[in-house]
Amino acid sequence: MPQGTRKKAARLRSAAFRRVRADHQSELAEDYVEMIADLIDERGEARGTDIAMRMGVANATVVKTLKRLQDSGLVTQEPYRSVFLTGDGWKMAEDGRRKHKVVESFLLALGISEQQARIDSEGIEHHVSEETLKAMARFLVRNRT
Amino acid sequence: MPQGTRKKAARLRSAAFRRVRADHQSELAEDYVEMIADLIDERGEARGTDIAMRMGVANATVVKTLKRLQDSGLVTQEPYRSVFLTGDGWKMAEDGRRKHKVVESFLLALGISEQQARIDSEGIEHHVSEETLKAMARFLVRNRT
DNA sequence: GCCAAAGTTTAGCATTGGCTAAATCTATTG
DNA sequence: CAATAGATTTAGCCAATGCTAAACTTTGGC
Repeated sequence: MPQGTRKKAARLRSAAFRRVRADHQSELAEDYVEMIADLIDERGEARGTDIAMRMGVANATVVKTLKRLQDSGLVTQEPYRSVFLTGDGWKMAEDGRRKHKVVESFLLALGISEQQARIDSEGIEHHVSEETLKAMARFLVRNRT
Repeated sequence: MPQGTRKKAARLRSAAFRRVRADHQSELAEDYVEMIADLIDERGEARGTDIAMRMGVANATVVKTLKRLQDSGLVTQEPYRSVFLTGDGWKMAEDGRRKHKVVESFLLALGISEQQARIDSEGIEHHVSEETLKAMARFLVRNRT
């Protein structure tokens, strides 16, 4: 092995892990805004309790997380009122929905059961690059009925 | 909508998020043992510095994480010595490698570039169920050259 | 309009997974 | 065999994400 090749390999490899860690940071935010968008569309408002219920976490956890999302400029809220998305929040929600739809449809097209496709796509959607998304979309077009 | 349907829907949905959170907990452990296995195979031993390098984290972080992995019974270590895997550790490493290989090959078969396939598979491998893995393997067999 | 139920917030705690800086140990080399 | 370079550990910090229990606010029924 020529000099320096090992270190370069390590650097390339570590980039993947760095990326995964970065993804995890935005992951929760994306899940929240996507869910808030869904709730607003379905029921006209997003309440803490409903978010807690759907996320499967305690109420207090939602409060804390929403505070962070507010600091990040993704949501707005008044005390004891339901939550709203900012422009950025909506943008992120739309993006998440788009990815989610592609990944889930792709898994279904691959023959995965509905239930498992829902579960897996929830985990996968945050780790697919645009390149992979495009490839999935291409696959869907080619295999459309 | 009939009574109780909403709550049931919420319960089903939250299951996906619970699963993702559970995956995240084991994710780091899997990455570490997989990498330790690689280092042992490649160089005969797994040293803290090399792990830190490849993971892209600080040395002290590796020490702390290895302590947790030891508590979980995945690795063994003596002070100032390199790390070894327990039986459980090897099992987890093998399982990770298997998943990793399938996902990465699958992405490549889908037409993703090598670099992106490496990055994406690192994130995705921890979120694919056995069902999805099987479907990916099936796809690979069908599309083998 | 009051009271109870439902929803929200606060307080306080634990764990995970990062970091830097300083201390300590090991191994190499002169 | 002593000095030094390299590796490891310790100490102490921080942020994120979870929890429960208790306090407070809003709302809906009577």
